[in-house]
Amino acid sequence: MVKQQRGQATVDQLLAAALQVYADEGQQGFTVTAVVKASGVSLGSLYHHFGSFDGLAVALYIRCMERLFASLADALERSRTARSGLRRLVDAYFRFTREHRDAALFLHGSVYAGYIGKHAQRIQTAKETQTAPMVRWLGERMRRGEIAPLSPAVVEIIVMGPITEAARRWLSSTYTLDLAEIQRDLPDVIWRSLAPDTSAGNTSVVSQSSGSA
Amino acid sequence: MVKQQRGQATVDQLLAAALQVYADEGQQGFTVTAVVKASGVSLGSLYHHFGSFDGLAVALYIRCMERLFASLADALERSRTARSGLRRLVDAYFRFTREHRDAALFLHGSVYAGYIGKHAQRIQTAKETQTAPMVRWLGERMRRGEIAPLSPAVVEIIVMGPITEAARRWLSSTYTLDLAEIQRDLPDVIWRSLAPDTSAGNTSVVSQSSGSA
DNA sequence: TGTACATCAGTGAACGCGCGTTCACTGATGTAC
DNA sequence: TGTACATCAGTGAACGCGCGTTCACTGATGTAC
Repeated sequence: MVKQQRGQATVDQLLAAALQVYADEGQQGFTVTAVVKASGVSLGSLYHHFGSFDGLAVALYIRCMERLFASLADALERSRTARSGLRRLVDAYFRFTREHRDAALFLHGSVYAGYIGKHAQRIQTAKETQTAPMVRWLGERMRRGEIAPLSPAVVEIIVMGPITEAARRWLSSTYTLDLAEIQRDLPDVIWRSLAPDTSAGNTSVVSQSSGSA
Repeated sequence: MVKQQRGQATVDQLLAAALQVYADEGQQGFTVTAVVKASGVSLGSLYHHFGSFDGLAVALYIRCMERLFASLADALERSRTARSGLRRLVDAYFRFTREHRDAALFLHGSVYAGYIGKHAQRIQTAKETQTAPMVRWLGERMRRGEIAPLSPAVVEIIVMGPITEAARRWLSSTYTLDLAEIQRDLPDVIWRSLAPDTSAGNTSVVSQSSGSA
């Protein structure tokens, strides 16, 4: 006897309730008591499956991260050129933010939370596995000269920085941000930073086609 | 009798201790008990000055924000052109992050904390006051055509996004980020997004001088 | 096919601890005359 | 210059509440023979 499927259902109920509680009550309302009450599952059952409340939080974080990265990776895989990949990446990130507001909020809000710091190793490993396809995708385009010769760290920051900043502002509701406008304009603006320099005689293998969506 | 100066000293002691506790113990170790113990000030005194623990947290947040924005605004005021302003802004932000790591951590970590949400109005007002000079500075350069005709929201996101993303990664210690390299390269890369299009006959009032640092 | 058994899943009362807050009080500081 | 008084500043014991966790237990599910 290894596992029972009703266990998975309980786990799902708990994680869904946890996300709900976090969205409704915020960081300081995110407690075992509240999650148990919202889930309808018993306290003992929570501890049976997650060992601790931190354990539940980490599991939820990883699950949300998986879903986000899955849709981002998918967006890239569907794209041939670096430029269209960027456009699709931005679209995918904002679509996720809109359609899974709770998950996006939890991801952004957890960055400096205790449970993340304590299980940093586990999370880091999961993150690397999930971002591997994206790193590979990007590496190929850089090698082909579709992107200006920048360090990978700079590329990551210049791409993800504006995207996450926009999402954060949209989520925080302190700002009133027109996300649709940002979504429309951002890819081209970011692209100006990434595009290889075409003014010099340095066009190498660039611009095979303008196959952007 | 209006106020006593020894009160200010107590307030300073409490805020300094609070920042220390947050840096040392993290978000979940940030409690009244810990702050009182670290400060050497009595519990009653804390409540006399701040009314509540949330009150202390908000005061600390605003104080950190003031200091950050003061050095950013100063960086801009010293710069004539948009391009040199960007360079100095990046330098100032990273210098603050390095020299006031605790304050930077607290600012980044507080974004989704309860005390921010509850006092959003107060904080928003403080923020607007403090960023006003920067907004004005930027507005002038945009009017002069030193910056591509983008919406202010997009400019903010394209500038602050990469900067805060880099700072966040450097602070989180999950990443091993070469901040010096980023600091060196980022301004020019961001500038590629902001620079007005010089290839067309649309050079208007641009490039009065190349007075970058 | 039936029965015994091991393991997984789920329950809820009970625990101690430390959280944020209150309060009655003493001491210090400046003001009024 | 001295004294009475109002207000500010500081103290620490005490409070209730809800936090995360434990535990002894019952029930469900699959496995072995």
